[in-house]
Amino acid sequence: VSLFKQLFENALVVEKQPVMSSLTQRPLVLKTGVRFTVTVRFLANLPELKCHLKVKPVFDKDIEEVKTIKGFRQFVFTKDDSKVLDVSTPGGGLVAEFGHMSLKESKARTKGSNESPLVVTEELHIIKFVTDCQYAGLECKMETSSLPVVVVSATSQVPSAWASIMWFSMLSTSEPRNLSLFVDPPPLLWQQLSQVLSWQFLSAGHRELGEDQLSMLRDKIVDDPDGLVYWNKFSKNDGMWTWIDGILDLIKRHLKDFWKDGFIMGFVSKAKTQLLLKNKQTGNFLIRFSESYREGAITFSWVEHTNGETIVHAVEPYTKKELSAESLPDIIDHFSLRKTTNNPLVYLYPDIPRDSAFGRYYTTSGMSPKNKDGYWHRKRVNVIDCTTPPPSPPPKEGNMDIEMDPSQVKHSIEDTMKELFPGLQDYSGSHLPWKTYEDA
Amino acid sequence: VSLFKQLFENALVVEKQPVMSSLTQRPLVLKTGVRFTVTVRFLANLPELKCHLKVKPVFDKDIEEVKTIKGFRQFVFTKDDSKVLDVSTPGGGLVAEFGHMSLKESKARTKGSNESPLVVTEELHIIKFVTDCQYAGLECKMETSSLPVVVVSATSQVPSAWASIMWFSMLSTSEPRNLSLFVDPPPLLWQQLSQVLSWQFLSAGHRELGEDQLSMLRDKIVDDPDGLVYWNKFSKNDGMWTWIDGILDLIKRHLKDFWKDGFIMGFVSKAKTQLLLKNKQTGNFLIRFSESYREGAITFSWVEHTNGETIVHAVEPYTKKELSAESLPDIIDHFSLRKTTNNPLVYLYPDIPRDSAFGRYYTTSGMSPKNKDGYWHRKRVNVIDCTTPPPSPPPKEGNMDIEMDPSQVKHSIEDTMKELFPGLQDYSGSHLPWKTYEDA
DNA sequence: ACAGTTTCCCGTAAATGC
DNA sequence: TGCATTTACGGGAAACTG
Repeated sequence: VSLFKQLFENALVVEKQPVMSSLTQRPLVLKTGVRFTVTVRFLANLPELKCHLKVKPVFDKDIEEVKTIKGFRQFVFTKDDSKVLDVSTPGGGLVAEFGHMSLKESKARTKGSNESPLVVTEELHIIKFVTDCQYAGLECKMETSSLPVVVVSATSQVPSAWASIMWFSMLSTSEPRNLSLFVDPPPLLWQQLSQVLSWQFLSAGHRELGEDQLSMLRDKIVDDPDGLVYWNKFSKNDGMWTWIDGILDLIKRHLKDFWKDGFIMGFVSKAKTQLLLKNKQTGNFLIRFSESYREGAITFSWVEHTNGETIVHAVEPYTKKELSAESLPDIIDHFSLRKTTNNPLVYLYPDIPRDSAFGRYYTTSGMSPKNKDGYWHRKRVNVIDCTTPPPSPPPKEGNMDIEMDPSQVKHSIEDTMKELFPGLQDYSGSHLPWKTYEDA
Repeated sequence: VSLFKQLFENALVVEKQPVMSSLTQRPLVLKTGVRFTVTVRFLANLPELKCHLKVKPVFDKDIEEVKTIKGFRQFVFTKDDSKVLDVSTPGGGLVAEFGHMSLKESKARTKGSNESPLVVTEELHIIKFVTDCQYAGLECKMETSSLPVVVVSATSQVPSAWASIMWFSMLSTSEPRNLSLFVDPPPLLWQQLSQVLSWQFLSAGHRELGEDQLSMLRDKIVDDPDGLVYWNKFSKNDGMWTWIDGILDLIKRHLKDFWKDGFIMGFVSKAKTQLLLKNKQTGNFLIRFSESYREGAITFSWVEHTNGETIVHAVEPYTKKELSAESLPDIIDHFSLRKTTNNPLVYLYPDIPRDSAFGRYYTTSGMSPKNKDGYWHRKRVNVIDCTTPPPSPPPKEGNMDIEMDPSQVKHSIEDTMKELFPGLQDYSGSHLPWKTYEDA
């Protein structure tokens, strides 16, 4: 349930009179056939109402503006569709937990299913909870609504769905809710997008993007004089988001610590890399994301001064597959030219002895050469067939902790996030609202 | 459907009068909730019967001898349970294909579900197809039965299930069908078991086990003076089968070609390895399966003569995970001692230059050192921290094909298999009846 | 033919049951 | 509580469907 279990809490809102309207809920991606949980909370603590409130979930209630879109899909709940009585809980307030909800597409899409103007990950749906309360002679209908939800059928669609939810959220700060947003998606200011992208990195790796990194990304996606970013360029086939999402995935799975430490420069162009390295001494290297590998990959570039010539080398990028076999620090530690003992990576830019940055992460140093069964332990050394004379060996000098530029997290970020996501309450660094699916 | 799609063909058999009884069907492992297909064939070509035969599948019909076993599970068909009319086909004969069958456990196990005498993979079930034929005033009931089937709920149970099916089949050559076999499983002669094991390797890697290999296995499992093998020792927790199945898996996924070539000695004890290598020149090595890694792993041992002393080294075994990152030939090619260029693996036992055996499989030799984007290609070199002086470098001398002992396949195997599996007809080397689940 | 979408299912992890 | 068994579901790939 990992992906969808996150409960989003809803306040019950008296129809037309939102007396209690603190929606505390997250944007969400739901997958058909996969269980998710929703908790509905009645904000006022009126114990007298206990057992008098019956809540029922309804999918896409009263959103006719969207249901007329050609090919718009319809879904029904397959489990826990039944109403559930409210119960009082220790925390105070009346709560109902729908713990086994799951969606199934009901055929009969809106007619004209060919030439749909939206791809499925651009369809925004709504889950409402309605209650009909009769108490003390009074009768009132209440309902509360989720923020828009994207329904997908395969995990591979999640990144696109996420892009939609980000775009929607950013536009919702200025405009009223518009579920048919993507029929004609408005552009966004780079200023807005960059902030949200930065948060993704905060969420995935506990460190935002810096000015230089953002400026490199800006150069890649903004070609509008007013600094506007267009949906198609961001999200469509080979848009920037596919690439960034792959990198976020890489960070979350394999690079969390080094990213947090700030050792990964990441978004640097090749030209900038040359510029930075060419004046440093031989063996200086920096770590950057591949711009050509669409699935997200990381590589390092190092400088070599030889025969009065300066060369900046780069190794073939490492992907998810390789990083799961060996961690980046180990890869760097074991890196070698042509089966010699010479590792050209001597100083992490700028001038940090390699082992100072990575030594603490090495898994193979100090290991006994044989294991208990008498087998030799082996290391995988990544060598390249470079025939230039190798530079001098790196200084192995223990694991002194060098403080790079400490975390740049602006603490105002929390406030800004709350502005965008009114209901968000439990920001805590490890429970960010973005990309919370699949938190290892 | 890969795992269960294999259709097994059944002949309709007149009850009590098996006029047409050529059952052509394979033993099978079925997984709950996963589709499988069954084709039922009426052997006699009587076109007049067309459209008069309605066939219905029934699970565990008339096997009361088993249903009284405590905790015995019951299953029902969830799809295609409906009867299907027979139709004539080009091949001749009347055929019905049940193309979307799937099983679901029906609660209410046989009472006393605690202390079941059988684990689920020891439960043998039967699928029968019944037909009630009224034609030209005659009425006759016909039915045909599958060979026993084991029903599992997770892929991890398949190896155990397979063990049961092998054991059942081997015993069925002498005894009548006994579905409660595993309540008190009889032992088997090593002679029988060894043959079946050998076939597994033929099926997985197109090469049987040799005499020496079998004898090593025999030593591991037979401690009975009469050469009997006991079910518990073969199949239970850390029985031999878990280990062998892991190795079969390794072969099927990563070692098919080298196994077929006979370059993998595989089943050799450490003592035997010492014996074989100690008189060969430094750098001789042989490839064997790890005896201690339960999940299936492969390693190599090599001999070194130094200072008048003879040492046989062994490297930490390689598992599925490592082999999927790098092939065994590449691992061997890139193997090195302490980041020098010296690969101690020089001759494959006995005296075959390394590259003669493996050169043709190397994926990184002759590769341009840089790829089209200007990145250096890298090799993963497996080095060990051995400080003894390295032996002389290996002879790289092209890919001449050395013929080792050509395939030892006895061609009588097909006959013997037919004896064990009466209905088996399409033996073809690539469609063996064993371990046919998950043929890549 | 093809691209977008869904289904299928292995393999692993987590949950469940006894 | 531990172990045997089932359920859950990510991820990759095949199958579907207009």
